[in-house]
Amino acid sequence: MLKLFNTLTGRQDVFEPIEPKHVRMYVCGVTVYDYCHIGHARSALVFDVLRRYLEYSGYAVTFVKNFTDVDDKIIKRANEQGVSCETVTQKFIQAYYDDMGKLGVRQASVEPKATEHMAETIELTNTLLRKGLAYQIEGDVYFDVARYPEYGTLSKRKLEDLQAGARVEVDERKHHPMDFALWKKSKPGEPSWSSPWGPGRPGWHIECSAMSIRYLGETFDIHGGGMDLIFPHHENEIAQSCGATSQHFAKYWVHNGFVQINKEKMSKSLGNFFTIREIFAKSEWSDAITGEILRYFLLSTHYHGPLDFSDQALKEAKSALNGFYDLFGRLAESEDKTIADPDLDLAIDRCQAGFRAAMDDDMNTPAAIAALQGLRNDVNKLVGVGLSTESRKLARQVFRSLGTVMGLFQLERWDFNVRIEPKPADLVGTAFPPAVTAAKQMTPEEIDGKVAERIEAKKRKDFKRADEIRAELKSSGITVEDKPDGTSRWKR
RNA sequence: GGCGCCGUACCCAAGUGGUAAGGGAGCAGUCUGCAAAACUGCGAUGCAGCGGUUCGAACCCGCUCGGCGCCUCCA
Repeated sequence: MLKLFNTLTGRQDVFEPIEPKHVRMYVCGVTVYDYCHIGHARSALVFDVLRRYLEYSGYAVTFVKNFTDVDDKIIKRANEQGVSCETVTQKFIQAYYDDMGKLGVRQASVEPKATEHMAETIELTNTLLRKGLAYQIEGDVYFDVARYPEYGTLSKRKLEDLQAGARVEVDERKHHPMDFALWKKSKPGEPSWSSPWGPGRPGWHIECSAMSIRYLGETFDIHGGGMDLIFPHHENEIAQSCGATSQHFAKYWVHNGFVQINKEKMSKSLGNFFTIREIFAKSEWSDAITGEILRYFLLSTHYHGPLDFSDQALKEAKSALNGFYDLFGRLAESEDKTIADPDLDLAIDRCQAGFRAAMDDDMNTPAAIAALQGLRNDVNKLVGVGLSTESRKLARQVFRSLGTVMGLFQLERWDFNVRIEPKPADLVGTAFPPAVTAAKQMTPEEIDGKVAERIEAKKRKDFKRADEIRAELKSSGITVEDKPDGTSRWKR
């Protein structure tokens, strides 16, 4: 029984979808005017995992995630670079897919763009005008917050409080300082669509109402996004949507916490952000491994709390994953002992129960990871006692299937995918300080040759030569492990 | 001024009334030609501080200290 912290009610609520076995969820995507940073990665990943867990739990999930592709910042960026808004948005939508793809974030069922839903946006605005919840001034249309008594329910704010703290210059024409634009008259050179109020473009909040209603209906299950969207974005979405439809909007509101640098929010203005592509470029590991490290790191803290990004945190995630992949390597070897096979079933049951309980508890990924660590420990012990080849495959399969929910443990081999090509000099030694310079990296074939040579040396009892080879490999970042049967395995 | 979050071992991090998960790092041991991995053991008499409620509190209440976020575009 899944429980989710619901911002709307301020507590954990038992999740019950409106339609049995079908979940409809909407998540606010990104405004495509720049590259995504780790904070965007966290948000995308949190809802990717929620979606995966709902599917794992047997629900069909209709997942809608939008692109905001008309916005002041996009216009500004386009003007700075002397290109069209489409050029900007296309570039960063592609970059989004590249980056999120490397992170293993699955695409949503529908990924609508604001610019492709003008008809719905205009219709919704019209409805709000007709119902007297909005007013028109010189080609602009504003939502009239004073006419919507429930305003502030989500963010637990009162209009009076907001007024007292308002720091922005207030447009004198507005009825109330908190009234927000549904439709903005376009200035010359700006993107523009014809409307009953003249040429213009939608306000920021209305697109999400229009697109969520379009694809999920007037009432749906889950609406998600970063904490910073609670006010004003989501508050305004509720006002517009409920105002227009007179129906409930989203039932559960889920918000993820921020990624921080040294306890401060990662943000453009502070200049303390890392883009996703920057992390991948600086990593000494292959994209597949780097992606898994980032996922492990981002999921090692509960989604609701803050998460501090650092080199050390990434290293710890890497070390923790090494333990799993070391075990997977042992499991890949054949054996016909069956002594511990019955115990394996017990260990698997325990892990699955723990995993499910953790995820049901407001998607507690750190506790879910702890359950997987528990199974790692159990299986390591059982392998020592003796597991059949079939049981070894089963154990690996359990890690793979539970790992699917979090996007972990899907790689065949952890160590064969190390990046060989050299990195640009200015990228070395930052996010992932390389243990070995690119020049000293060896190919798997070269390593296999060295390992074979060392085994020959060992057979001759030439331990001096064997140790030399081991040291040589070590300097290239290769660790050789001798097995009891005289053969060896290696890893990076 | 209003609203809200956080403070758990060297580091990261679960736990929100029943006597401190897990990971990383470290130390010791078993195993090993040596290593690595794995396993075993050690490690917070205490959960920012001070009071209070309770048979019992990291968890509830109050106050204090410290850090942060939102109220303006922001995942």
